[in-house]
Amino acid sequence: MLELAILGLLKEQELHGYELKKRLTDALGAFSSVSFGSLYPALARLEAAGAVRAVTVEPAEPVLPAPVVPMTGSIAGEAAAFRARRSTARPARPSRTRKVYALTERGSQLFEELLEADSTSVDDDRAFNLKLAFCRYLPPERRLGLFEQRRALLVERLARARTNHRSRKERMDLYTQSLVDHGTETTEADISWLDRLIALERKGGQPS
Amino acid sequence: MLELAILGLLKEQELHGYELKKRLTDALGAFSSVSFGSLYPALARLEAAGAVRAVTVEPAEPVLPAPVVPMTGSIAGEAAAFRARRSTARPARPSRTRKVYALTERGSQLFEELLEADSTSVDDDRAFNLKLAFCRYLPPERRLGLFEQRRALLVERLARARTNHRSRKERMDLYTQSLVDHGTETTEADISWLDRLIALERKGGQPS
DNA sequence: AACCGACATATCGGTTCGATATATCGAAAC
DNA sequence: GTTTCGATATATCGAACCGATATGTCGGTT
Repeated sequence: MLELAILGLLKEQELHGYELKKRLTDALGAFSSVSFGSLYPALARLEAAGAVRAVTVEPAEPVLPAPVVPMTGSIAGEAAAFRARRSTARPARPSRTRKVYALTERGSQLFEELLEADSTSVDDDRAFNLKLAFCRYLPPERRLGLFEQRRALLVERLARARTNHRSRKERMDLYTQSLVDHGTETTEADISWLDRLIALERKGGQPS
Repeated sequence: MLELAILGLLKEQELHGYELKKRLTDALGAFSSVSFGSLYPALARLEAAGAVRAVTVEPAEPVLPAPVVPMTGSIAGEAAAFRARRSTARPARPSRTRKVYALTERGSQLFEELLEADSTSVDDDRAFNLKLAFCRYLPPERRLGLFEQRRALLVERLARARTNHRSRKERMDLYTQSLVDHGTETTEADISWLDRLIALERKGGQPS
């Protein structure tokens, strides 16, 4: 499932590993953090599969000579100019060699396959969150299908939880009961959130 | 973290692998399902560490002769008696050889260590749910500490989400924004649920 | 008698994790 | 001025977990 996230981010722009990790953790950080131990092997896999390719391996010192910048004549001015050079001309200058990856045609194809594949039970919640973050690339009817599929799963989970609850309530201690009750409420809230998304999608509008 | 679940269940009664899996999936199934591919290696690890031990390996056919049961004289009566024997005398009769595990002293010790260890970032949510399911074994002040520690983590997560949200809102598409907003609401609901648990705990009462 | 589904244990390959190793660079501390 | 420190960056290791699969045993159905 990590591969979906990588491909989705690379679809927008070319990135190197470290930057990829940063975006993964602070854009989707609440749902899933990623470690280097997963990220670099995943990148290697994707490269081996031909889904991404390393576009550039930037050297530590740029081969191109630094552009001549006219002096301002003041120290503060020089500092400002330096900051400007750093933040615009070379937005994230390399502190050492970096491997910048780009999405290939094959990768774009794989991305769409992963986005529409129905995920398996456990990491289902994370997978859905991830898919939602990239569902803008889906055609509207597929997107709607994704939402409804998710809704059906939650409703079914809720139903099973209820029957389990009734048949096993007496055997659970009160802390566990509280946990299950809270989980039920959360699932109900998830469903009505999905309902709102679905309604907006049907209207052809964007979510609020 | 699976080991905590196993030890917690074995603390109540001796169980074999298959039964353990059933209880894990339908008591805590909403939060975490467990596969045999995790369960049996985990049991083997725990046994190697001396935390559990196989008490009995029940044979397919019991060595003890079946107790003589007085006849009822009717077929229906015989069937009822048979069901009764199955459901009370041998509640879950072995269909083949089973390895029944029991908690050792060392295991009980490990259980408490795991219950009080602060868990690491990612599977944090699951770990807390699991701990809550077994927190009845904790002394009241430790239990309260667990709740407050969890609350602090959620509050901090919320704060980070808010600053991230403000600084990066314009770069997120609307589906991702909706996802993040919903996540925030869920976290807020989690916090107030914890507040209720904490308040009840302070009163010395049980959760409702 | 053959078959199926529930019970039960176990292993395999693949994926992810946390920890760790290595190296470069700018900035601050001394 | 040099050493130290923290951020940047890539990579690997072992342990853990998952889903799939293999193997085998019962009891009940067809």
